[in-house]
Amino acid sequence: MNRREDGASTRRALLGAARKLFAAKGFHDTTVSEIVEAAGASQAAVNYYFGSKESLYGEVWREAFAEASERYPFDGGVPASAPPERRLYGLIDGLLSRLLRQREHNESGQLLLQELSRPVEAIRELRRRSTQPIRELAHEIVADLLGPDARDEDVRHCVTSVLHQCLAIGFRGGRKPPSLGQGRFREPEIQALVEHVHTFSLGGIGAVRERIQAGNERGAAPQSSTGEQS
Amino acid sequence: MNRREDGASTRRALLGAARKLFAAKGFHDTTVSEIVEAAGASQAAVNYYFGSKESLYGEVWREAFAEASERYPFDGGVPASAPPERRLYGLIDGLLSRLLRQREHNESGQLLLQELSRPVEAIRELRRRSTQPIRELAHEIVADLLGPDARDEDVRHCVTSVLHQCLAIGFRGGRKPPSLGQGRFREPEIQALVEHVHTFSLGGIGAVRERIQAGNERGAAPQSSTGEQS
DNA sequence: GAATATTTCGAACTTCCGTTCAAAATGTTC
DNA sequence: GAACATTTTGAACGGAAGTTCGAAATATTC
Repeated sequence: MNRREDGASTRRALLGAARKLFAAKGFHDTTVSEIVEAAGASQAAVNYYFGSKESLYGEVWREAFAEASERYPFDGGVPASAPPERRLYGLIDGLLSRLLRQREHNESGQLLLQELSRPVEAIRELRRRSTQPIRELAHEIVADLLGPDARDEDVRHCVTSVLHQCLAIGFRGGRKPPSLGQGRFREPEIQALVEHVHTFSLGGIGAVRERIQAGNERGAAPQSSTGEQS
Repeated sequence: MNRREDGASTRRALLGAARKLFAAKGFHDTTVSEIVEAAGASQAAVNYYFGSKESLYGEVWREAFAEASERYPFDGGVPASAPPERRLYGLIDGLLSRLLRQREHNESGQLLLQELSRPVEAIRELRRRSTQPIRELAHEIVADLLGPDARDEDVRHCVTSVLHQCLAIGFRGGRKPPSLGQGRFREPEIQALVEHVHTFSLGGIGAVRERIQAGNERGAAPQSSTGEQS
């Protein structure tokens, strides 16, 4: 019972099915059989159109990331001329939106989390190129907030602190096989989370900046201090 | 060439080899063949002594976690009577030490990170019981720092922010196949990281507390504010 | 030291998965 | 509509991994 749908229509079906499955279960836990079944194609279809499962995965990533970057730009729509506090808000909002908002089909967030927990060697470069801009933007904003006296190490630490708060929340919210019941976050919850991460991060960065300035005034760097500057 | 070493000595060899391999490569990427080869036993040894690869994994986890909990207690050695700022330092120090310090053989940190990125269903309960105390302690300390007006949601958000800063750093530091070259963190670096997370978290929690109090004074909860209270 | 229990071994078994391949079905061109 | 190109299929291949099993080797007990 060969149907010969049209031309590249099976290709699209494969891409769509793979996208959903890869996002929900990750590259390794998704089998070619599942993909072709969901796409209504035969076992050999993936290799015919994409050469290998890995190439298909790369194609899926590229497509999903490109679409999501239009809908949820990294800067959250905040112009570079805005004050750094607002830009930080935009960054967090953009990232959390991408990770948490799943209306229509935005799989790039799930794919990102999957890659984070189990990177697929074959798309290393692709992943690097896709995620680099986020880190760079974060670096820029944080450096701005920390002031000129901050060492690069301080900036990097703060960037990690900010970004991984978002990623951690993404992990809690999903990345598991769908229909888990307790499911995703609702809209007001997402709002609250963005507010939280923003407040927390701003406070954290502020504290680091104060510590830097305090250290500078004392001249030498203090050894180890468990004391606080509340 | 059967050797019949002694009695339970092969069992110990298997446990030791499995521990190193599971910690370095995770449950799924470690094969039974690798384990028995490293332990100098035959293919059937794992099933003979532990019934299955999964049971062995559970045994490894139990052992590693118990040992590490003595060396790196969750409270970092800080008594419950200490001020919350110090207790927070102890929590962060204890967790980061467990994750980053790999002298002697402390594999529980690596195992924890592995579980975080790819949980093994078979030890769900065990994992839950092992990690619960950390979360509870963090909850206690953060609630103390936030003051009596904080909602449970605020506390949980802050706990996530604190703990995942530590876990994120752990991820950066390792969990990959060994001999990656750029390797682990050195001692002074670890010190700096503990300081950073402590400062950042204290600042973040402080900011959240201020927001809560500001909200209370205004009576009603504000809708969405991108403004800052620097 | 014979009888019994425990440990060890190697090979085979089972299952799963990605890929390959020749043939069949379906378009396309002239 | 014949020749050619493209798409689709089903079955098989090849490899990997966890487990099983009977037999062999080694202790233990009396």
